[in-house]
Amino acid sequence: MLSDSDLRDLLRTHDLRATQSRLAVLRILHGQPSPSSHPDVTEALASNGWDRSTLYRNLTDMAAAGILRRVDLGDRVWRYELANASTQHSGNDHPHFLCTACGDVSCLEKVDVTIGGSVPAAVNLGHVAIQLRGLCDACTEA
Amino acid sequence: MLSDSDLRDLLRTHDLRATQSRLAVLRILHGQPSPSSHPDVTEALASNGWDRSTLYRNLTDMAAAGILRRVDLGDRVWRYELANASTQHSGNDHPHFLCTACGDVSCLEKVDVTIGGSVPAAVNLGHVAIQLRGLCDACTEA
DNA sequence: GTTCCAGTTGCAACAATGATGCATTTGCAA
DNA sequence: TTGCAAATGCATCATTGTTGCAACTGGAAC
Ligand SMILES: [Mn+2]
Ligand SMILES: [Mn+2]
Ligand SMILES: [Zn+2]
Ligand SMILES: [Zn+2]
Repeated sequence: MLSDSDLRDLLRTHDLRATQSRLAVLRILHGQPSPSSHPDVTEALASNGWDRSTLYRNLTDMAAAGILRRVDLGDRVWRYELANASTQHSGNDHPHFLCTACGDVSCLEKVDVTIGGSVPAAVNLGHVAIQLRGLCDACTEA
Repeated sequence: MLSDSDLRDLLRTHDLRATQSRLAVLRILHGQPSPSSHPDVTEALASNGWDRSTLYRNLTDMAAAGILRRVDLGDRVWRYELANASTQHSGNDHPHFLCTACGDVSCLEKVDVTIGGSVPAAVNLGHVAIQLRGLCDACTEA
């Protein structure tokens, strides 16, 4: 659990000013079980009056600084999650699963993917982002 | 190698009319080593004067009919490839690799991906689309 | 070969997400 | 407390995807 002062320190140690909107964005992302998109964050903070371009730059700037991880699940939407902090999911990089029916995202933190065959060298070094898409259990049953 | 008459038959057997623009789209896709996007196809056929919404519907309709396969590589762009015809790549479904630096797409037709751990049931049944993203060999060297 | 109509096209909009230039405001170090 | 680089608010644009509707056409039926 990260306190308000923790979040402030997180920003300062990454050379970013601890502005009100950045703190609000971090509070939203902290504790989310799966990554949130820019539209998600904009809607969540709609009542606060932040401009969507401010929130957009908050997300991209914090991702560029390494505070957030930007993930692309293959549905034309960037999503962001805390990269290292103690949050509801591990700070380590991990694959994600996107349900093609309901859009739900799950973090596959304990999944092991092995890739064999003729692939770019970077893949064999583990420098690869893996995305899985299909039907989630709920949508399979339905 | 598919002849013009082959392409015409391909459309007719799928209950689609063999229109000039559909034939032009199939000619473009046939022989491509990797899937093409709607903007790709629009640009390739720019001199022919086809409207982009016509080409858009050509692609989506032929994908819905099963002539094309629509793939999503995680960069907010739909791409299309021939689904079954004898083309430069196998008609079978296969994972794709997207270079995050140069945008190049490669078809991983001989790659074996094993997934273990706690995943949705559909994944263990092989009902899953797998996308790999990272640096291609050319961009790794550069 | 001609006719006819459902299927298809061209055009004009619109939606969603992402991105940026610039004047004004603010965080924070001095 | 002040000064200024960093950040914001607002306007505006880009890209990709999507749809309504009137006009046109492929091809089956004759
Ligand atoms: Mn995650
Ligand atoms: Mn392919
Ligand atoms: Zn689902
Ligand atoms: Zn590359």
